[in-house]
Amino acid sequence: MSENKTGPFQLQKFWPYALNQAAEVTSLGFQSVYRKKYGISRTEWRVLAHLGEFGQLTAKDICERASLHKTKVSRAVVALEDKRWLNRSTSEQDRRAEHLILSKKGVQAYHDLTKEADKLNAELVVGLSADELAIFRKVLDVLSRNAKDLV
Amino acid sequence: MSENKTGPFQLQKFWPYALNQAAEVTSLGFQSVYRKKYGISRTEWRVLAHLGEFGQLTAKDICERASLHKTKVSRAVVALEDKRWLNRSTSEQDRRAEHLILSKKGVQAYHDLTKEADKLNAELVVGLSADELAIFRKVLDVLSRNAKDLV
DNA sequence: ATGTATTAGTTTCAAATGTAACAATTAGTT
DNA sequence: AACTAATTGTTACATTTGAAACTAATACAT
Repeated sequence: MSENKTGPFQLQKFWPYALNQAAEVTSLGFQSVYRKKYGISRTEWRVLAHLGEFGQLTAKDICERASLHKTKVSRAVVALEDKRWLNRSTSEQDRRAEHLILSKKGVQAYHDLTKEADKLNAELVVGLSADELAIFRKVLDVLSRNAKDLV
Repeated sequence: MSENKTGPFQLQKFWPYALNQAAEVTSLGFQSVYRKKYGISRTEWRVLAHLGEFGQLTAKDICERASLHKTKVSRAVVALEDKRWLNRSTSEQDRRAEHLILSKKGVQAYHDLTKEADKLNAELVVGLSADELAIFRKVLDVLSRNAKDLV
């Protein structure tokens, strides 16, 4: 009896909160890297990372893949263009859309930052086994999937 | 040979990004609950949750426990006070500090929202075993700890 | 073909946020 | 005791953000 008692609510055991806290603290270190080295924002880093990884994309592609608001992407693209890190060209098939592609300078920054990211990533997982990380990844995906299904 | 190749950078395997994405999507559902039911912000919910769980706290306590900026907390406290959800009283020991404590209405909202939070939390973990969740929790803590040590 | 509805991306405006300056109080130094 | 430094919380200002309005182009309907 009394098996299904939930007990008092604990914020630390509320996954959205726990994930936000972990996301915040793990992001701080890398944030200071791209801010200090290149003076870019988190959104600009994410746009850079998507273009670096996937090549030519439209702003809409980036919005969908990164779950970023279109005004955020729009402004980040302007900022990266001002830095001469990317080039735009209106699509022939659909003249509303613009193809975005990194310039040589953009690719250089991408390579430099991803090198830092890999280093940080390695430091974060110190003390964790491959098995633990595999399960972690799986749980992360299931939580995300369940959350999406709820909406 | 070629054992330690990192391979090309993948944003999805960069933990800070993966955690941010998961945190964002898992927070959406609950966000719409406290917004629609009570018209409060995420920071107000967090302040409410801390006071509900730990009882009397100062603004500074909340800043530290929740890793929230002091201006955010200051404004959230004003908002919750306007709603008559909490009472302030200047500390006798240190007249700069204020003791914050939930009112009856505040406690009611806290109970209602934590009930919703428990429900959501249960829906998020559908399909996951207790073992998997235990490992997930451990990895989350190690990642956070490693991140803090890096700063 | 013409009119209506959608869509890609930008801009405007109001709200939210963080930095820095601030007032009030306490702690520490001499 | 008097002076300086540090701390709690608020406020002012500049930046960032997102919702909604907007432009230009495409898709769809009749």
